Amino acid sequence: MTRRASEPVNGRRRSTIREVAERAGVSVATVSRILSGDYPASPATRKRVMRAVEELDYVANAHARALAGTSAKSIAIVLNSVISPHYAHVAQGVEAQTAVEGRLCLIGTTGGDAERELAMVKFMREQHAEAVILVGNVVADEKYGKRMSQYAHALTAIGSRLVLCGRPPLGPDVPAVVVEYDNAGGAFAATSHLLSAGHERILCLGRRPGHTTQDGRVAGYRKALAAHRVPHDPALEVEGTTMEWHEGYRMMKERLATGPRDFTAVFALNDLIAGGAYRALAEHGLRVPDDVSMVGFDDLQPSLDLNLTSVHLPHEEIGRTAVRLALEHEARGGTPPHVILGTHLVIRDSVRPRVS
Amino acid sequence: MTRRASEPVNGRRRSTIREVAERAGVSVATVSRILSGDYPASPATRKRVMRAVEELDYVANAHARALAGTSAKSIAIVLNSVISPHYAHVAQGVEAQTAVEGRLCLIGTTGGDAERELAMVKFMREQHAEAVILVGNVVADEKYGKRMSQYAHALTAIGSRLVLCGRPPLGPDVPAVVVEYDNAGGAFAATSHLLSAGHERILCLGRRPGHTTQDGRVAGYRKALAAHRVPHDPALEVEGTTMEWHEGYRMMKERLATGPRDFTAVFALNDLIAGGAYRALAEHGLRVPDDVSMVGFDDLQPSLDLNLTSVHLPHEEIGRTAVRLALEHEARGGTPPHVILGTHLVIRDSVRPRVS
DNA sequence: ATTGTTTCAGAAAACGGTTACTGAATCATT
DNA sequence: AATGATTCAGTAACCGTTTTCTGAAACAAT
Repeated sequence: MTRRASEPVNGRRRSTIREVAERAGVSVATVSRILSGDYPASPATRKRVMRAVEELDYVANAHARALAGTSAKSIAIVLNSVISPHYAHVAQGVEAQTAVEGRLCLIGTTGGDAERELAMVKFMREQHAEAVILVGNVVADEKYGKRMSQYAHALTAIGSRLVLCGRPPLGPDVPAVVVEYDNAGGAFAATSHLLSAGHERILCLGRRPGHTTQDGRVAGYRKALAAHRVPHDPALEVEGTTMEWHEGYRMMKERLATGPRDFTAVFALNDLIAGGAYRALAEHGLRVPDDVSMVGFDDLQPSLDLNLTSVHLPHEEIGRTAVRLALEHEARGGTPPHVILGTHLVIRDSVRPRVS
Repeated sequence: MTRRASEPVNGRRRSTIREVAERAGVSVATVSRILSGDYPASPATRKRVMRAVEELDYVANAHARALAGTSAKSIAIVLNSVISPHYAHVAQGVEAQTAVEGRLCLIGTTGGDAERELAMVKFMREQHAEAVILVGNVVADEKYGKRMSQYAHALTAIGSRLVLCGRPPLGPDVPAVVVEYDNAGGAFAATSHLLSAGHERILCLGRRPGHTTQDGRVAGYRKALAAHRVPHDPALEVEGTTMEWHEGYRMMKERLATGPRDFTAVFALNDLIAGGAYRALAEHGLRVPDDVSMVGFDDLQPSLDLNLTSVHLPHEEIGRTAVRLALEHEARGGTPPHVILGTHLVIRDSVRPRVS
């Protein structure tokens, strides 16, 4: 005996609008209209329909609804991982704004794998997402540019859009909305803060050439040095593979193991790195801020824990903005917007004037 | 002039299977079968179809697909907020396992609002989610139980299921899968660790009667005291409103302001609270672990930052398990499973033997 | 050469809604 | 009383797939 695949193993079948109509003694169309909102039905009919809906515990089939016509659409967000606090905050912003706009939020993670990213974008396209928001740091090489351009065109072709969140713009002919942080500006402020306190040998932790986020922050670091006429020593820029706690720990550990302590301050490219470096310093008997000054970037949990002066990024704001712009752009059309969100330094207690 | 609502403002229309069929010179059915996988089409036909798909950049309409027949279904996760690191890790686990099982992951947040939770469950029901995973701490009062029971039955009726993640079970007649942590066990271990180090006056930070998570942890704390025959002083249990950093800070701050320091160790009901308390202690010149010993709960970022001994929770594991059990249960039927995941203490450097 | 199997592909009926069009009452207007 | 306007509700076409049923070639076996 064969059973239709759609039938549940146990329990009743999902009730349809037809059954509601039958029970209420009206036509399917009437039920649909009454449930869709403002339809001038007679109170008696409306009541009968509502009762039938209650009794059958009816909920509309979103797929059928989407297929038939106007449907509450959805916004998709695709990110590397949701456990990174930074991404989590962005995701929160996206989710919140999505709810405000009356949409559903689909989420997918890629683990940084381009293959999975492609699959995700296709998946979201199948789901008719109104917009696909790609968030996060990335290697902006040629292949990347081509891939994004392809996404952008494919999505635009079907009336959806691509939103790049925390990624650099692609080019004038690629129809993608872009929302990013002023990484360089934040790094400039952070570094300037240390320079103003008299520090000149500032260790920069976590650079990773080719990665847009890190590149922007390092650029700000260098610009601040230049602005203060402090010589730039490339040896003070330490390279890291990821922006995680353990990398911060490793970088500082190695630095302290292999050479003299030739720096008086640390600029960590994010708070996680700062946290790891902090621990490594502590293990060498060096305290922040008494022995070493430190500034982080992100203003997330580690800043709170360590009382770290850090560059505040409007994480949730960027997520909300991404959704807002995507929807506005959808309505208005025209050239896709590109906004850069500002940052500001949050002063805590991890920087001391340099004793000379 | 009227325009169909489904047409995009700019750009072409999404191409349909019909167009692909036409371009390939075959029937719609053939295209569908070729794209669905293993259909014994002649190589020539297959190639023609694939080329048409490429040229039109065709992707199937997931809604139509879902409506028509077997479709890749989805798993929904509903949580308070995604910025809480704990929830984020659980969400990550859910997302990962969902991907492994070839499903889509829908995510929604409620902000702890029962109203929004209800709306979310309805929404997910409309979307035909295979399972709805509710995660997080909760007040387990009567109203709550009734609400959950209603969800469980509504979902079961349509062949879906309710999964409670980190929440207590409801009762034998409520068809819900339950996955939770051994909160009491973890708290017992944490408190025992402090007791073994000679601490007897252990401040317990963050209790909140009625909230299941906190209740479980406090129960473990008390049980450990009893097991070590240390008198239980209710005055050492400090009540908090949330489990966040600022609450931890506030609680410790008030404690230090209003009375003598009559404790030598702190058991924080989670790491965030530990972090806040840590800062408050520091502001009073008290260091961890030299002056005060401390143990946290969750083993998340603050533990890393502060080198805190903490109870490790298998955050991602619980998410993955939730998905796995939901799907298994769907296939097998029977009484819904209930599993309790174990915890273990991660020793770092925040506890010192008490000097007497 | 005829028949019985395969192999491949088309026609058409679902799936569960929405909505344009239509029509029957009811009501207001002359 | 006849007509026009307005309300409310039904009919049926359509959304884009999947899938069952069916049929025409092509091939193998007698």
